Amino acid sequence: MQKELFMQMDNQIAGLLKRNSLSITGSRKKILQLFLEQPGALAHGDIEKRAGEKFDRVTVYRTLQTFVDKGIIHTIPTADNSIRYALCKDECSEGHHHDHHIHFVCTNCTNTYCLDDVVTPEIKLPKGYSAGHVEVVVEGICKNCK
Amino acid sequence: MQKELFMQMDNQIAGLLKRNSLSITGSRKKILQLFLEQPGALAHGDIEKRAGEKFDRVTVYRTLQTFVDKGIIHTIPTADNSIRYALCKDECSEGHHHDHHIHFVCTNCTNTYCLDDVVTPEIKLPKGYSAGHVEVVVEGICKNCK
DNA sequence: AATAAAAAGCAACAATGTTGCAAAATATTA
DNA sequence: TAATATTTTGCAACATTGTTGCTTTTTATT
Repeated sequence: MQKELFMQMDNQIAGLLKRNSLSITGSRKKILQLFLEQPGALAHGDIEKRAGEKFDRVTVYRTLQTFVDKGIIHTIPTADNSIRYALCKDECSEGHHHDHHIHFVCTNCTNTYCLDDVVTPEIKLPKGYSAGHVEVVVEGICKNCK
Repeated sequence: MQKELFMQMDNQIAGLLKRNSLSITGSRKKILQLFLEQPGALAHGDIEKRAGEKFDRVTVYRTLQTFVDKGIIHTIPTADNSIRYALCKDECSEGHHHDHHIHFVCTNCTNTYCLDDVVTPEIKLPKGYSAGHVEVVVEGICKNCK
């Protein structure tokens, strides 16, 4: 039973990789699993720490880059020089992220969450500026820490 | 005449430092001048490059940190692991930034601007989340590049 | 001008990110 | 399924970025 669940997860992950025409490798599976089994965003460092088996740092960098390129994960800007990554919803496709949700950073537990139900507001810009992507990061206390 | 203008600038800078009870030193004056004489935000690297006279890297790090602590400059999060800094308006005070404006990153010239007249919108969060600071970064084409 | 306080510079180090290349793993083809 | 082509990994070496302790220099205070 337990084993079956793992198998299922494994299939889910393999499928995701295949759909993005990526070969199925140990590190890619492990890193995707980390994203799937926890709600928040992960920084490069988190991944190295949590990935029980040790992968080369270079592999982690390259894997994250590949996932971003494929639209599997997206980056979240921070004010502390440590980019965080989070899974994209299915609407994302290669080279075209539809991450119109906002991001929430809990000042207590320091976790970063995608609030998929909260869409970024329209921003009215001064004359002469034209808007592309809008990124909103809210700091505060999350549901769990309240 | 030219010299007088420099003097004036110099006084302005010295005054700003004094008001924040910071001693007046060469590197602080030079770095402040860089911020004053250009509209956008600066990353640590920009400052090292533009500060004709060479300051020790450590001095630049410590100066920026001091300015942030005093509320003279504030940080702008980015998605490329290079924090940018911009001058605060006068309303900022030590340990208490009132930077409720949004930030604009031009994808063409890569400059970052504070749009002081555009205030951050209210964000309605899901139940359980409480909002503190809201950071909005808009990517697009700026006035000058249009 | 003498002294006290603060900042700068230096050296050494730690952490983070990048590149080229050989070995290993994965995918493809027959 | 075995042989081959392709891709990915791990390693080594390096570059960049950020940090800390300490001495010298500069600035402020008396």
